Amino acid sequence: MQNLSKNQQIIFDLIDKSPEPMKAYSILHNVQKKGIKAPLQVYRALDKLVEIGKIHKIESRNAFIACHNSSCQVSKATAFSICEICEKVTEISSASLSKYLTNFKDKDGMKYSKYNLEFFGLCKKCR
Amino acid sequence: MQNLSKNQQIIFDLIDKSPEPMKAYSILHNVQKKGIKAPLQVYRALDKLVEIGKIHKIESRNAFIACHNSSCQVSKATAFSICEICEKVTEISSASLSKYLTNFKDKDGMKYSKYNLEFFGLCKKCR
DNA sequence: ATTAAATTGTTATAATATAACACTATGTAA
DNA sequence: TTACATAGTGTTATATTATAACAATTTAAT
Ligand SMILES: [Zn+2]
Ligand SMILES: [Zn+2]
Ligand SMILES: [Zn+2]
Ligand SMILES: [Zn+2]
Repeated sequence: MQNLSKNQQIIFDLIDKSPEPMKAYSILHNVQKKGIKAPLQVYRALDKLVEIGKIHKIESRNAFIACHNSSCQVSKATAFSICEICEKVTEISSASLSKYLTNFKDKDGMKYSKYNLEFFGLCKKCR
Repeated sequence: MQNLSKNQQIIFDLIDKSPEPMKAYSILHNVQKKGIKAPLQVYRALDKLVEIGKIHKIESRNAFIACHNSSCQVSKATAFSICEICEKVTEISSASLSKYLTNFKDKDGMKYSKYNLEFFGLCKKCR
């Protein structure tokens, strides 16, 4: 696994330190002092970081979180829990869940190369 | 289940007839001849239709499809297969899958009120 | 040194979605 | 039937999310 480029490292560090998912333009505001001035610079770094599994996109929120599954071997098999009140997002790492979904075949016998699952509910604090 | 309003009905009929997911502004273009002129009119109808389970949003595509699970009792438990080449989207209705996910509990024993699952791969035609 | 691939910088623009306000229709209850 | 609440509509403006197009630079192998 090669090193990250300058922009990729700056943006990954920011997301990695964030306790919550970050949105692209929030990232932009936070890295402008480091010389990253344009949305495209952010989106390019995000695209790459997603591709190599260092971060994941929370599709329902248009936001990004760092992967904490030991630098995700499973960026093609992602599952998250999302609190609908405080918006806390946690990556789920359940062997049985990923096994079930990775092996899932639909009625036509189609097997999939990738999945993304988002669970919604209330977190401990919000219950 | 109450009837749909005028705009809701127009927009639902359009999505329901479409063989593929429709995007909001594509919907807008298609209903302008029927007097729906502004994005907000479309988004409001979409919001309501999603809420009552007549349509679903495909989050990874920002697009909408009609529910064909006999007017989805399961709008809070959705699963789709998405072809990464032709972008065909099919709603998966698998009793075992929905049972597994509805009963899924994470490490903290948290149970969820809702989920959305998107599988990616190649459809029959595209393999 | 040469070259290909990846990354960066920049300006402009496209695509997706919501805020705010005024008005109209519909259903329910005094 | 009047009063009231709720849902839906129409409209303008604006916010948010994301990509196109082009030129330059860096990186890592030959
Ligand atoms: Zn991960
Ligand atoms: Zn919470
Ligand atoms: Zn459905
Ligand atoms: Zn296909």
